[in-house]
Amino acid sequence: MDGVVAEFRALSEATVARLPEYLRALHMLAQAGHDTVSSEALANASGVTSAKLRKDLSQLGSYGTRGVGYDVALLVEQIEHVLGLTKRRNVALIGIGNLGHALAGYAGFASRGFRISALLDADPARVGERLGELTVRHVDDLPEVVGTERIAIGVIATPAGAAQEVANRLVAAGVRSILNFAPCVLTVPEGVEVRNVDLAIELQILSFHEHRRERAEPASRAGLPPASDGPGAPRVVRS
Amino acid sequence: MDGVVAEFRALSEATVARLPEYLRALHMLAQAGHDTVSSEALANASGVTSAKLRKDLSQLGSYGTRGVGYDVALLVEQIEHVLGLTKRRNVALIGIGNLGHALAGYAGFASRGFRISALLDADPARVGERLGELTVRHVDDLPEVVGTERIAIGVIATPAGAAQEVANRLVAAGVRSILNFAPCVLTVPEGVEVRNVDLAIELQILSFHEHRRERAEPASRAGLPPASDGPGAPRVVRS
DNA sequence: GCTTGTGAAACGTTTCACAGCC
DNA sequence: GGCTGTGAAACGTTTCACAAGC
Repeated sequence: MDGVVAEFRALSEATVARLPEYLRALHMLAQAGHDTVSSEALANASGVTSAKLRKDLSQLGSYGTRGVGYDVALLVEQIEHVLGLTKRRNVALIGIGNLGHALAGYAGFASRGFRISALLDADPARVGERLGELTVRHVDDLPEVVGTERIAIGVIATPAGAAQEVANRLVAAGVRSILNFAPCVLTVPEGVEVRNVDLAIELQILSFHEHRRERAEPASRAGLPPASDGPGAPRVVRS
Repeated sequence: MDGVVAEFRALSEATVARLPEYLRALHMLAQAGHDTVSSEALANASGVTSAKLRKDLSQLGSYGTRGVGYDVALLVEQIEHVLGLTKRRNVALIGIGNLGHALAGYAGFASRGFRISALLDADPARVGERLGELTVRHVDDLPEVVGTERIAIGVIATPAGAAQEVANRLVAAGVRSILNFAPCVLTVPEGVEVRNVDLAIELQILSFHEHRRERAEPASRAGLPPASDGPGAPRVVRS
């Protein structure tokens, strides 16, 4: 499908985690009509340093042009290839509560080659509910659904108490990629990839920094308007 | 309030990110009736190695007892203190769409000393809507709301196009901690902490690993039941 | 005997600085 | 002249291994 097949040398985990951000920035640049972009410009748009960006892209074996920059369209193609986004990945969402509803309806979810192909829940009262084009099925149907829908990724949005059991069932059905929103640690066999998103943890990390600042500046709180001096250097931290 | 005030030496960012997980595990252990816990046991419950756990806790200046382990209640107290969870932090949620509704109703959000104290949206049609005990206000009221509700943390759940403007307003109103769910890079002044949660990025990272495995095992897909050999070593990856 | 706390080694990531190339 | 690609240095994190202490 694409001429230049990037060697599958080992990409560092840190690099992989940043590729999606580069991709997002590149899509925006493409839409804005840019054909090429310098490492400096792309780095700014992605919230990283240019050196880091160049190191990352060099790992892809990707070739920019010295004196010019990177070809936007080519780079998009390469990153999508490395991330395996050329193939559609089917997603099953388990736990159709508050958060599950939001995830099911989240447009950005579907945008990058992913498709929520199944909704499941353990509560018989929710089974049969229609959400968009999908009907909620019982979690007992998971093995069948994984097969017929060719599910590659399971998203767990159940309460913490149910998450491990759901993970076990996903793994038993052959799913090897899990995105876990339940606030708990999942134990899975070797070879299964789990990523956790925990909202409460993010808040607690922010709380630490708030607390830290309170210590630094003892009691100078009244109505100070801006945090500090103007819009200085960008400060971006990734979860 | 607490006798042993931990010195505020520099905690590494990696350690800070894990403290909330230890806290969660400790709360579960406490509820299960444990008074003390070994680094080995707590590490298992938190999905890390015991050496890492001990290094982390030693940074707190926290004292376990050799030959015995850590006092659960004491450790909870220390971690909560370091994370600044002894004080209630008020949260403003901006963007009451699909995801915003889910976040507003998410119980786990409120569980650890956080309280969603304000809901805001730019759409006049949504202003005035009641959600639980709160009424959605217009985002123009942000400066006032931040003052009266003593908002410490802003959660952005708007579309990407609106996020930077909302961030600017939050910062101008004095908020210095932002949790961003919009799929974009925010630029903020020095001293403002931003954490990003992007669902699409998480899926893309999982996609990479799927793709990687496809390469490793060319075409052996039919109906293989378990991923590999039984429930081996736990494999947990944090976002 | 068992478990913590911690130097030292190993590893991974980021930054620097500049050679190489357009 | 300008920008990429990359060794080398700096930095941060994890793992190892064991001395110290209950």
